[in-house]
Amino acid sequence: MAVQRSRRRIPEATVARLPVYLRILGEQFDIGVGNMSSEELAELAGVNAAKVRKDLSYLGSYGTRGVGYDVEFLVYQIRRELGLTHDWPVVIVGAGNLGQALAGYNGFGDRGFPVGGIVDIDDAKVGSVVGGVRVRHLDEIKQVVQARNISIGVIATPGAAAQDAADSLVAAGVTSILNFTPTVINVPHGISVGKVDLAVELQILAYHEQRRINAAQGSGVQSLSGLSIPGESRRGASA
Amino acid sequence: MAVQRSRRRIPEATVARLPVYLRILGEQFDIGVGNMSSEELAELAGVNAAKVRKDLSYLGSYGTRGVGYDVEFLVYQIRRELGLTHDWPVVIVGAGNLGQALAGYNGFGDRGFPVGGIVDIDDAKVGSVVGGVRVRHLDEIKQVVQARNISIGVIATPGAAAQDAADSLVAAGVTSILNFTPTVINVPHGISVGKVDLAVELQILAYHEQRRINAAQGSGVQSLSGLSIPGESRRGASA
DNA sequence: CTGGCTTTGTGAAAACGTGCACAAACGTTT
DNA sequence: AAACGTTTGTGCACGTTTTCACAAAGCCAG
Repeated sequence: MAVQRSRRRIPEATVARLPVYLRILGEQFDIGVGNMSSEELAELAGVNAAKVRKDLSYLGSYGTRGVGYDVEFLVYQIRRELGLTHDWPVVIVGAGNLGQALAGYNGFGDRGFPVGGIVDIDDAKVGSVVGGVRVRHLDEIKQVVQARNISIGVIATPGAAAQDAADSLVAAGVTSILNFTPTVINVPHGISVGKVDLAVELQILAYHEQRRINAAQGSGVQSLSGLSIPGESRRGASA
Repeated sequence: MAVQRSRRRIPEATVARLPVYLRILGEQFDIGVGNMSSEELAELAGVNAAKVRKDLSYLGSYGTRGVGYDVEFLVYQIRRELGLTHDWPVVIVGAGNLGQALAGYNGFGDRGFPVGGIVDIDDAKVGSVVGGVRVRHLDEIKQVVQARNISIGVIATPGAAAQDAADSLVAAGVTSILNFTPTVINVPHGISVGKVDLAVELQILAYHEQRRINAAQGSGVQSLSGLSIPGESRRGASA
């Protein structure tokens, strides 16, 4: 059978979980596990088994009833669907504290997102090497992006510079942006944006702490249960 | 009327957006804006105005019809609801690459989450100072947590150590955990967990890139539009 | 104090995501 | 080749979130 191309659209919530399954499957494969049931995968992913099955069903009918899923095959299918059959080099804008940390963080390159370039607007930083990559000036971003055919940009500037960074990235030809600043950026239609705001995550936890306190001293029933869930980061990507 | 205590439960999706509104309102206040409509706030937050109004309505009826919301008052109300009227010191587990970056990242302390302690299991790192805080041994985590009455822990270890870190945090008395590793952790009922996985965010963007490619070469209609939205990080927190 | 303009707060509808429950499908055993 | 135990794939009901749409409420002008 031919490779079915675009296939049906996968719900955003599912897309956010596929990387989790992928990671677990990869680990299991490495330790010699050849086959897994939705139940086992769900256990390791911390989700419901029915959800696992429904998520995987968007990829196709790749399981075997009474048996489970072939780990290696499933890894391949998820990688293919997520577009992880090849590397996606990224360009980081901002070589400050955060930018340096991201560049030096191996978790990026290890998972298929090597740092293809770092740019900064500060001449004092240009020329220095972080994470094995030489920092270049923001003005050269277009060359950096085009030289390595980069389509993903990461914004690690101070919040005030985020919009400028986004504009530069878009002008350079990047079509997906991961924004680490707390600032909301505007981009043209057709550009995907993901956002990670460390403070927001903490503020959400603070809310739960506060509720615990309120419930503890309040009269009532404390039916609030704080069972953890794998919060996925409320992604905002396209639509 | 007395301060209404626990108030009605606020939907998780709303809780994830309140910090965004809070930040915008704070910025506007700083530049002298005293009043804002839901429309203006929505514009800056990158969301729908009706959503802003519904979100804010969970706090109470603090707007004035025909006028809008008093910025300063709203800032106060959101802070109160989120439990941000006082600082929440955090303890970081793991003084490696990521842990050091987090400790040195001012965005934490600036927004009410000062680093109250850093611990690591590696004796070579214990004693060094990162972000102005001396690294202590993991074995001392309980003292660190209790000395500053810390209730939020951050896991910045390698993935393989994440579960141990979580267990240590819980044993030390922490009730909320922000997990930066890709590993899914298990915690007792009643503990809130948030998760930030940088690679997952990138993988989601890769999926959108891949779809763009598929759509471009595929026959069909490319109705897929990648309009960005301020993805708030799926936040992932408990319930 | 009336009329007109603006903007909130919220019911109700629509869209989306989750979880149950079970038929269909598969391997194995007898 | 039939009976049995297991596990997938999915229809359906339920809960949550988003969006629409509009009455109620406020301000201002005359």
